Amino acid sequence: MSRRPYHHGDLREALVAAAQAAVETSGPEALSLRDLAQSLGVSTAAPYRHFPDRRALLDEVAARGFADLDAAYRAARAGAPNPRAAMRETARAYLNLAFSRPGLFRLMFASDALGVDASPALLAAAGQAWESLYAAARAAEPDADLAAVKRRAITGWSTLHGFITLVQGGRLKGFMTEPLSEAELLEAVLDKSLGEG
Amino acid sequence: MSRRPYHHGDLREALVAAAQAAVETSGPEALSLRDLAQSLGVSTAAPYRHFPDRRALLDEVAARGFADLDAAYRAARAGAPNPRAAMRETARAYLNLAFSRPGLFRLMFASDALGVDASPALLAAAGQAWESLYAAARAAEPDADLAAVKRRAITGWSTLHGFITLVQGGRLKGFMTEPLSEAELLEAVLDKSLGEG
DNA sequence: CTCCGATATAAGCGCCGCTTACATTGTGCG
DNA sequence: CGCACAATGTAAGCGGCGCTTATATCGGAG
Repeated sequence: MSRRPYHHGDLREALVAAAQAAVETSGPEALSLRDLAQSLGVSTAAPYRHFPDRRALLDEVAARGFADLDAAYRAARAGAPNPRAAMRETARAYLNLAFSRPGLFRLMFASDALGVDASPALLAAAGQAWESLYAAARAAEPDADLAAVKRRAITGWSTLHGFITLVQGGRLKGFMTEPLSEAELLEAVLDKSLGEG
Repeated sequence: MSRRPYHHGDLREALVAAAQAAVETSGPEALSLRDLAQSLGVSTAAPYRHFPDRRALLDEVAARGFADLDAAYRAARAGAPNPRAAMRETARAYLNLAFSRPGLFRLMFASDALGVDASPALLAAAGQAWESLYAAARAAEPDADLAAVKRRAITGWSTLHGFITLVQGGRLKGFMTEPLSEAELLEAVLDKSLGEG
């Protein structure tokens, strides 16, 4: 049951890689299976041998994005001197994904068709990333009530995520004026995400 | 230069109304100008006499959404006993729009093509809603530094917005378990949005 | 009443996701 | 070894989309 070269070589993997690149440069909205197929030199029907539909291919790309995010979380924790610093680095890892690969980030968190009915693999990958985040939060406050920690983790994540979303949607254009720069605000958001309450 | 019935009888207004309804029931992604035209009994080319493209019609719907939001903000402030309560009611108005008209909310804040290049009318409407929010925040803390107030307004908005986005994207499904209910979390998010820091 | 500009239409272009019917090819089994 | 078969690929086509062009209709200004 080898998965080696048939006609193309490993079209499935090539599709995912090309889709990943396209998502990161032009966003998930712009991805066209016909384009993709043509750019890989196969017929427009070929992708359907490997993915039931467009959404399934995007789900695979998103799942790999969550795996990357999870890896970044773990690296952040591993490289930090203490649990508190680990939380801050974890937040920075999230910001980094959002701003360095905005198309992928949008796919992962704002997929047009609301990912509620997403594939099990995608849900598992997203769940794994959350577990890493939650574990870091628990380590930072080992003596606190678990519900309180979870509450703080979710509200903190919300703050970070909301800021990113508003900035990337252009909804803060013109409001971050004069005394406030985007960089300064970002630090304030980080503080609030990890902050006191 | 009256704008009364020609062939159809104010197709422009009918288009906006139908688009509004479609956006609220099925989300902005699902809106099709051809569908819309057919459901209004006109040819598929007719809408293009009133809007240069699909995006322009959606922009108009979004702008009206921002006008609604602004009105809700003002009503919240007017009905509150003190500036502090006004802020909380303002936040509830935002939540209310998000959860009672999620399709419209998605159009306003997650429009597929990132609304950076949006029409002036849309930007003006969005700016007006922000100004109302900012004014309420200033009234709640009349003696504070303006930059600090703005910082708090933006981070608070971010918290609220992020939570909504994560919930509506299904990204918190399964994480709000056991000791935490969605309603309870919502209160925590509200607290943090308005909160101490 | 006539003419003009605003409004609507019919037809069509190129693109899309996806399906069906058929061709090719590598692999495992008698 | 050879053959059937499943996995992989193709060509062609369906219906739908946004949008454009050329043409028809209609209401109001002169």
